[in-house]
Amino acid sequence: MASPDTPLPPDRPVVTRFAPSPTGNLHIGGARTALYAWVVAQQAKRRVGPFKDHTGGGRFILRFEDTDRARSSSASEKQIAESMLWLGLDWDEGPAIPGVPGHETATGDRGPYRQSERLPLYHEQLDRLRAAGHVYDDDGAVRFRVTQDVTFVDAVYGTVTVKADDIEDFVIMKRKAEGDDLAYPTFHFAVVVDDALMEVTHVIRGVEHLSNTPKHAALYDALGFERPLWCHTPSITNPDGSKMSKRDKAKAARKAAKEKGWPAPPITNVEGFHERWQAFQDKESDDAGIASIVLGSLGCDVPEIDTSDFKSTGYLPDVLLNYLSLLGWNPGGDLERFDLDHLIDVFELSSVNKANSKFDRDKLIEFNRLAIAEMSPDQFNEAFWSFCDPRYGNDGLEWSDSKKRIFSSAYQERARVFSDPVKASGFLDPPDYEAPPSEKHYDTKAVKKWLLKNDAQGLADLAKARETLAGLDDDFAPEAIEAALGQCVADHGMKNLGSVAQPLRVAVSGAAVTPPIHLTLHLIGKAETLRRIDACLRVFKGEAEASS
RNA sequence: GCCCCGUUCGUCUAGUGGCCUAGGACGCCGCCCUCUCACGGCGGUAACAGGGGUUCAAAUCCCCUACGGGGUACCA
Repeated sequence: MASPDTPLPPDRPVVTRFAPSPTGNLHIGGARTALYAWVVAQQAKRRVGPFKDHTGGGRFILRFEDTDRARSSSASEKQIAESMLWLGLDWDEGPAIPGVPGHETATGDRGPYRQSERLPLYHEQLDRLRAAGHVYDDDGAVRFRVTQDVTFVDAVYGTVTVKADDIEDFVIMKRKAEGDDLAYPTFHFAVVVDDALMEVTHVIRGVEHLSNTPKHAALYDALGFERPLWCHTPSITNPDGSKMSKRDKAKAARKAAKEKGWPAPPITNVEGFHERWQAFQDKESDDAGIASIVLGSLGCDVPEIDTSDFKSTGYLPDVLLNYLSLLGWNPGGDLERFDLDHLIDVFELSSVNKANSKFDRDKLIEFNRLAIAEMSPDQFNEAFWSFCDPRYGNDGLEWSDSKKRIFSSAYQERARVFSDPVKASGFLDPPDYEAPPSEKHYDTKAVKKWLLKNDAQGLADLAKARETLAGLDDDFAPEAIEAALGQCVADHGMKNLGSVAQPLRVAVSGAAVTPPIHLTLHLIGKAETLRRIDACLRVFKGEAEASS
């Protein structure tokens, strides 16, 4: 599989790692990097892929780069871990993460797996560099002296050479802060020491690190460690080429709120909401949490940026991974939709593209739609309702299993993501009986076309359909509704099923779009259906007379 | 500014000197099907950033320009 010019990793058991800094959720770009690193480890385990004859092993490490003490948090560590597990990217070695099942205690003996817990190791290596004359003190910090041009090989970008003059003497140890026993390393020093000591063979990370890699290579050499195979992956951007960042949520929320004239804030029990909302309005913060609440209350979509955003929109993790794997890479043939097993069989780092790619949500959505369509009715029913469960709180939704089943069968082929049916089925919610129905509850165009046109033919047909439905059993079985309506159409010499289905849709949902009419009516229930038809007849009766 | 990296349909990409009148996927457009929406079926639109070389032959190799991304932090 490997092309002849595929650079080889060090000749020892394959070890890859994902090393995020715990300063937020798992960004979708990070998820792809994690995927590639995970896949390479799986390839070694199964002895498939480009390095299969080279080395065995196959360990995937999760490590937290928390040398930025101010911005790192354990809450973020937990979110990242949970997102990775949701995607199915489990790790062989990693730190103890309280509250994350299966990882409450540390696993692996290359730890600790948090940089903040590895300080003595960095100092040990620093002493070696100092003894060899590679570093010097500068204003309390320690700098590494760059003396030679650096050439290194990248699995994706090939051979890169940088002149010594173009690399400054960079800081490897920060000035010791008040209250710390030991000074902290900078990222450059920490990654090198960690990767070397953890015997990492493939350093897979985003291109933003490519320009820093000469520094790392120089450090490896000075420390006398064998260099790993570097694999830098291109960035994933918004369709306009901008970075996908949490700020996109704030932007979307401000835009939506502005268009609606900054409506009163939604009622929530979120802690400190009012202060945060105020700061958000004043553009003093880009609080992603507030942005999501605002967008939700305005009925707008939250731009998905973090892995958890894709989860809450209702994407399937395997589809997300499949799509992500295709951003900057593809297996060569015409096959685009495949599972993780196939990815592991055919993935090749050296055929990853060098150019950034734009995130095409339409294609992801289509892949997800297809995957949903291919599920068995049972699978979809199960998956859809477990997606919904958390949203109904402890009480759950008071629907019978059979009603849930009919709902999911009505929406499976209409769902692109799990949140689609939730949004599309709002009309099922009980109406506000305190406020009498009026014209504003109905879509004007639909009313005109399906009820009032041709001397209110629709209203007349609706009245006939009502009679038919009133004669059915209380359980309002879909099959019975379908048969009765078909009979009604035949008996009255109507054009086709649409003659009653469309007026019924408008009457029970206010608009002209719902799942097949027999399923729709069943879900609403007999009593409620008749009640809505009567209300509709009442509201538009006057207009019908006026126009005739 | 300096350094590194990149540039094929709107988007993701195939392509490693002749198989390219450039293939696939998503989107978009049209027609058919149809109780609405969606699905499905059929058809269509659309790209090698620009300019110089090298070669019998270039999307593929070299140079320049333009544009884009990244680095240049005691952030990662």
